[in-house]
Amino acid sequence: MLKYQQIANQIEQFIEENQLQQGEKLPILENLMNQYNASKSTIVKALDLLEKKGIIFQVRGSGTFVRRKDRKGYISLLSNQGFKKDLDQFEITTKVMDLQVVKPTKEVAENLNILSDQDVYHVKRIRYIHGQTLCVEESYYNKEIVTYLNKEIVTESIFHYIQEGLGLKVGFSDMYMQMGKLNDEEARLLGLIAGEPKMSAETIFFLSSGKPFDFSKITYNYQQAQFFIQGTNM
Amino acid sequence: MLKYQQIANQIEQFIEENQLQQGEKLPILENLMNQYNASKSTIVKALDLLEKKGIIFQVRGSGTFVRRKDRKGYISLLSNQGFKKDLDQFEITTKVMDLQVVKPTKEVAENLNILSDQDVYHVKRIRYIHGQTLCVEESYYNKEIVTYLNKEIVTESIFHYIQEGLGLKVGFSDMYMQMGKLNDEEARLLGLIAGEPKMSAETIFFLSSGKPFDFSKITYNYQQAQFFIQGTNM
DNA sequence: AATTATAATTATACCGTTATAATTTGTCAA
DNA sequence: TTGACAAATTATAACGGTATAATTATAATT
Repeated sequence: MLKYQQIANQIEQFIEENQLQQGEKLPILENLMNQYNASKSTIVKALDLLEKKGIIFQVRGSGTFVRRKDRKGYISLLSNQGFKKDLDQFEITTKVMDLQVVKPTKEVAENLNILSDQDVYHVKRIRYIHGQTLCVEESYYNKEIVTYLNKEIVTESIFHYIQEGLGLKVGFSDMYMQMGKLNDEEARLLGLIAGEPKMSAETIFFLSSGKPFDFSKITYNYQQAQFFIQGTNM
Repeated sequence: MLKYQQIANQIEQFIEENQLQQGEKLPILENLMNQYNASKSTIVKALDLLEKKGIIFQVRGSGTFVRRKDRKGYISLLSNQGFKKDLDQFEITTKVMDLQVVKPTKEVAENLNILSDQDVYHVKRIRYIHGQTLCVEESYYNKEIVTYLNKEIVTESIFHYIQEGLGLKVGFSDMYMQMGKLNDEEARLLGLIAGEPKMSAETIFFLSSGKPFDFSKITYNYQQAQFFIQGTNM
């Protein structure tokens, strides 16, 4: 791992271990340079990373302070690791409804930027939290990129497999959210009643090369899903 | 304005003017250095800023490419400028329901990190898009920081006033979203029916010094509100 | 034509320096 | 005690350099 990432992790760990609270001050740059035996710019990079993650904030002329004050149980929408990470303290289970290779619809082909005769994996899953339905997820993977999937992989973390198993690098994602009312099918799968609220999200995931490889539609159980978004001024 | 910000703006403008599409390549670093007469690190900083904004992405060994492929009409949740910016092509109007100085409830005091005997401005507004209700917003401002508000300011952009009028610097925000069903009061204000879906968000806005100055609760009209979230790998 | 090895391109990591701007602290006067 | 001013502290801006790693292009080999 890179030096500045390591340092960022160590600083994050330091905050955890010492239970530093919102607003508490971290050592100044010069001290961090000595502490971690790195140049100024490397420390600055580590701190910038932590700031991007929403863990600290920096004030010119004053210092670097702890930001994080998470409410637990919220799904963070900033990084795109799936919610395994946010909800890791909870019991998340998965039921696979469908897994097969198909030809994409026009919508899927457009979002994955492929031709309609190219193969895609279609994966439909229901996710549970503490046995309650959390969401229904319908995903399409470009088979040229995600060359192989099986039920076992799909029951566990697909993203973990994509990164570790296939050695692909996930780069960024575009997510579009909207609200509406559940239809019969959705209500049945979520164990809710048609006409009740739904939150649905379409997300396109890109490799770090910029190629889209996953187009997903998720319908959330409005009783379970809570989101957390950290904003910054730019 | 800072040099790297200026360059970032110029590059963004360049993308707009030349209608560069998703995936198109920008000039390489060295060329940008010459073009904008800046050092490598300054260009890198400008590009990092644009990457943070979701306008470009960079691929090591390959180049810098255009990312943005916005669907129009979505409210971006990444930066915290309010939605004036995202929906500026639309006609947004505001109706002020209440504006007064009050003592905070326990919840408000906690979120603004103040004592319960300190004053806060209470602002309640309904926002319309094309004459349709977009959301009901109930905000509390720490009066020690936001020392003065009047109906005119509150009808226009409060954030613009805070930054330009009061010279305060907005730093970051924490937003917590969840879904539910509208109660009678909310339904009445939004022109909807009780029991219909709602999306509600609590947001705490901080100055760049880290002090919270605004605690807002927004209830969105599920028919109008659509959100856009750009994720990155960290 | 396909594969493999090599070279060129290109962004990123990491180092270090000087200057600058925001904030905080200290000092002195009223 | 308050206010104004000066000094110290601290992060940030901007410069520039070398080394490295990922990608792409080219050449060599089969």
